[in-house]
Amino acid sequence: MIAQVIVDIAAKQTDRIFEYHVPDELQDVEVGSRVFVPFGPRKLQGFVVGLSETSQFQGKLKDLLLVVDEMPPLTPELVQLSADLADHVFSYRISILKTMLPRVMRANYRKILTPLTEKAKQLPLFQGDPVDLNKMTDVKQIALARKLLRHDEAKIEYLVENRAKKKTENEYQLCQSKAEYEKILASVRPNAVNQRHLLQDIIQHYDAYPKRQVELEKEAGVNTATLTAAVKKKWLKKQAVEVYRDPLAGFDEDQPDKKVTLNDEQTAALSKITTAIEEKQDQTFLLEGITGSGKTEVYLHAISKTLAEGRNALMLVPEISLTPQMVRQVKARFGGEVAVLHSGLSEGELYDEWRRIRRGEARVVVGARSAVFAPLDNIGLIVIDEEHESSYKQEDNPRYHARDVAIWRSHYNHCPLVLGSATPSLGSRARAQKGVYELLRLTKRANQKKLPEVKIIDLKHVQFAGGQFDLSVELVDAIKDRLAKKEQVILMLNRRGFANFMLCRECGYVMKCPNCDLSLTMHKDTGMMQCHYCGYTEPIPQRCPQCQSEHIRFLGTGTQKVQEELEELLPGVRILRMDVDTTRRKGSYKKILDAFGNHEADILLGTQMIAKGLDFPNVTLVGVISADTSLWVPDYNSSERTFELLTQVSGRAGRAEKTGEVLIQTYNPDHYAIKLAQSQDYERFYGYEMRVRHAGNYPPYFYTVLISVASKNEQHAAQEAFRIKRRLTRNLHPETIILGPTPSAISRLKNQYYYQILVKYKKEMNLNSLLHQIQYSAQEIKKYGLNVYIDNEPERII
DNA sequence: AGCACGCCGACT
DNA sequence: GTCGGCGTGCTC
Repeated sequence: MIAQVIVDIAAKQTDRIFEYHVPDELQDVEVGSRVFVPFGPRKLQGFVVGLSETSQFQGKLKDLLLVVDEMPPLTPELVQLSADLADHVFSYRISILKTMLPRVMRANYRKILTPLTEKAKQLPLFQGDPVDLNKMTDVKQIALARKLLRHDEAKIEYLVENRAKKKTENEYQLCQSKAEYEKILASVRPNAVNQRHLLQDIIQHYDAYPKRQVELEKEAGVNTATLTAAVKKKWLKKQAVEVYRDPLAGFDEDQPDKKVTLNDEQTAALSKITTAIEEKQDQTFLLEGITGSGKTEVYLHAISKTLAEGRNALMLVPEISLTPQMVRQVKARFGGEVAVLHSGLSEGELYDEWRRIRRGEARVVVGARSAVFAPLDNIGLIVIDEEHESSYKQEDNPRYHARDVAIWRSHYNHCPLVLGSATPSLGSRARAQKGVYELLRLTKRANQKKLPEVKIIDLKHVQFAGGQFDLSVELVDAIKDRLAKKEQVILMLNRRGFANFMLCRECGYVMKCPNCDLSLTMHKDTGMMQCHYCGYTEPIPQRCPQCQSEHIRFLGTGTQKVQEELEELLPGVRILRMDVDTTRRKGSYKKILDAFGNHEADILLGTQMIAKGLDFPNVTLVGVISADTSLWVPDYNSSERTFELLTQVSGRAGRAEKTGEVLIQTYNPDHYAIKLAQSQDYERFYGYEMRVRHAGNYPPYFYTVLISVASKNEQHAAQEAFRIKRRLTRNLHPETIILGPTPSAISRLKNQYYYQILVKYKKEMNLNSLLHQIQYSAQEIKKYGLNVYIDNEPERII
């Protein structure tokens, strides 16, 4: 038998099948198996994507070295998906395969240098032991290693290592009859307390064995030493058993599932979805429901139906909504059949949840973007909640969109896909208009609550509170009012740090990042100026670095500064700040939200991460400090982003009995995105924005591909971009629009200059193969420090 | 990707 | 000679 293997090298030349002979002892290899193979002088990890009987390479074939896992990590579905997706997103197949699996399943490679001669062994380099050449950094040592190799005084050994480790616990088995243990107990000396305890436990709970070490420690009160001794005396037999790391162990308090009856709109939507589940139709539904219309309840009912049909369900949510609140809700309904996949899990926990799914022990999978690759079999329903979220698109390679993958899997599994949102992406809404998706609308709030009242504050004609120009008197008064009523407030400012940039009033100098074309943000708490792209920091200057003047100012307001202003204006106010800076540590996110939920603070002040999914009944006021930050981002979809964000954050107000109020501060009160967010009228926004997109020849009227060229040398990047542009122009349809090359909005990032070309097209037969050719050429110019990135349907073009 | 191989100029 | 640097081609 011959195995067709994709090897673990992400390069165009190796992005194809390599064949290996399957030796007799590895006949259990399957399509989807993870294997170790020899490759040139090296050993690599690879994935089996096919099996055959013959090969053109017969005679030259090497043997597989090892089949790593007892169960192939990839299902045939995922193997096939990897090929289609690699083609679609212009990525290597191995890159796709690797993103499908938990990180721990990526191999470790080692290159071990072993001394052969006595003379070599004495060298200080070795200190008696072989060394890992990959870990060697010293130039002289590397030179020495090369010399030894040339003279056959040392040899290199290549190793592949599997990092995925199963967690085991010790289990103790009995190996004698009850009567014999009684005999033993009688013979043990009376002061051997621990041994007696153990034997008493064995006799009393004879049938409860085998027992885990933790159980024995708790129930019999014995320690490791006693157990080891017992094993030695052949009273017990020890063995390691596999256990799953349980990420939900922290909160498995029994939450009763609230039974909810659906209203007529929900029932109508659900019945369409259930029909598709029953009839195994690969139909995509767009569930457009205003905030509070009970979309989640529709999902949960549909999932129940899927399970009742004997099939499994996959549900994607944005990373940020994977709060314990939400996970608990799903767990309450479906219990132990739920597996959760998200970035908050440790590598080990993720691996265990993933294996539960692969083995068919979980039937409902809830997770963020990458969970769309869950190795779930027999899928009967896929749900994508908040489908407009840009986090469903991966921003680095492979640049896939979870929605596209979900559509692929829905076709493969013959099952419906439900896209849900209060503010669907324009593309999805347009597809529903054309009948590609089926539109299901929920227009009533399930809890009969009124939508919060939204008010716009025009910052051009307003009095500011305090000495700064950030907080209007109206907003501050509204906050005071809530504080007096012991209610809570959420404030959003989409900019972290203290001040946006440092400006010298003498010479006009602005402090910039040495690696990026960006001003440095002042962080008062750490005393540093920081680049928000590359992380570069330096101390806050006292004088202008250029002219030494002391007249320097820090302008542009971030969350830290607003916090300080509020504390000055409202003495004694308790503020929790939530942004990347305060949530970096694991668990801090949950901690802040729990504290706010327990009313340990009056105001939750944060960046856009507070806009989504939070549900605090005591919050009656939401304030947007500046709606303009996202509006003037020079991107074609900035209006859509702003509308979404304002609508989402408005939904945080008045979620329970109390009515909510939303105050939006802006310098652009007449902009349609802001006005329509005020009336929370998605349908009108959709109509208006579609006309804007039509006029500008933008999606969803056109398909788009973004090609970026990056180099340390600006000239080189520009020249290569123009070369690619010529190639595109020569080969594409005259109606296709090719924009650029232009330097990207932030022209330099991490010392790389970026030039980009945007291709907008309606129909283009040659584009796919042309882009693959461009990608191929990109491999050749890589050695000159040029990188070319291709992004199919980019979410951001700046 | 990263390794061997081969060719070339430089140098103890 | 011998060493290191770099371009080229190959990996089942």
